[in-house]
Amino acid sequence: MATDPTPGRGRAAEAPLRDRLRQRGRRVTLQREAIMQVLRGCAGHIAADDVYRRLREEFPQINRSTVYRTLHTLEELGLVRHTHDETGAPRYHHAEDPPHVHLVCRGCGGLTAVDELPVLEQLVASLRDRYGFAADPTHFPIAGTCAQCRGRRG
Amino acid sequence: MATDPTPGRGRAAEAPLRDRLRQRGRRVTLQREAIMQVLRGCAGHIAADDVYRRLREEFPQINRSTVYRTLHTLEELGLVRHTHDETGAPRYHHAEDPPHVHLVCRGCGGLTAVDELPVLEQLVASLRDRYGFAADPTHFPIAGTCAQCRGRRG
DNA sequence: ATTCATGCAAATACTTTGCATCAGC
DNA sequence: GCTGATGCAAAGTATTTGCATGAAT
Repeated sequence: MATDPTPGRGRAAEAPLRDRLRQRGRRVTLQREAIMQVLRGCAGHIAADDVYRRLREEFPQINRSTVYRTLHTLEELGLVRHTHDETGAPRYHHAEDPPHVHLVCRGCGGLTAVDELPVLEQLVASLRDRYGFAADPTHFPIAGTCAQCRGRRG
Repeated sequence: MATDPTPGRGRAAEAPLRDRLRQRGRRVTLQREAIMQVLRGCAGHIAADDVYRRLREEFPQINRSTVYRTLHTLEELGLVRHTHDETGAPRYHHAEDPPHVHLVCRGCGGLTAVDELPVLEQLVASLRDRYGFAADPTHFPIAGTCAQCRGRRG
């Protein structure tokens, strides 16, 4: 497939994939590169199956199971991570995307990305102190009700 | 099915179900009562399918889709709630179970229930102030790494 | 009697797996 | 050439839906 440079994230970003794969004795394949490219090219989070569907457009012979397997592999190598959407379904993203938590409204389904929240640091610190637990609050969204939906009924 | 009184939560707990159903013009059925009984009888959280499997033992003719449908109905009526487990899969519980957050370790899968955490209140307050967002931090677990697993490899 | 709830069966969505072939090293 | 990765097909898991029958009101 064509190695189309992604605007916004340079071509240099491709080296870590190859390096990391080789480091661990895994092979560099077109499919793996293409999958990373999709994740690099999409700002937010994406479902495994959507990675497949997106890829299929310019790479019709790619197989769904390859995409699922590869996402696992890339996650294992620390190049990809996943969080969960409001239904709890997995959503993949590039490991280097800046961390942020999602506020998801149960009323309207609206999503707010929050990238700075001092109290969250305190929460993490508190969990470390009390339970020795190193929390990653970005892995799951925070459910609740947004201002608008609250206004409507309570 | 036999209305077996559940030790630990009295028979009085059954009235709200019937009342609430009637309030909303929904019908009181054995299945609905049995499903509530399962949720009342299980301390923690339970998967929809496990509610079905548990129920089937003493109520063999009950149907899986009835259980799924009924859980949705009961949730709509505010008698049941669901959270998510570490894989993001839904887990049901009685609405009156005392609220708590789960810390779930990615290393060992271990689960810690935390029912008092002042910083969490602050987080909720902060989200309300800044975003007008009424957070329910009990709906999703907090992912991370527990003390033991951190000890093992950083 | 009316109409909602149930049981049944089939369908859906998402994801995983076994196996033969293919390709990176 | 060796071994891991891929494509394919099939299976698996969790959940939902359409429809006729049955039960609650």
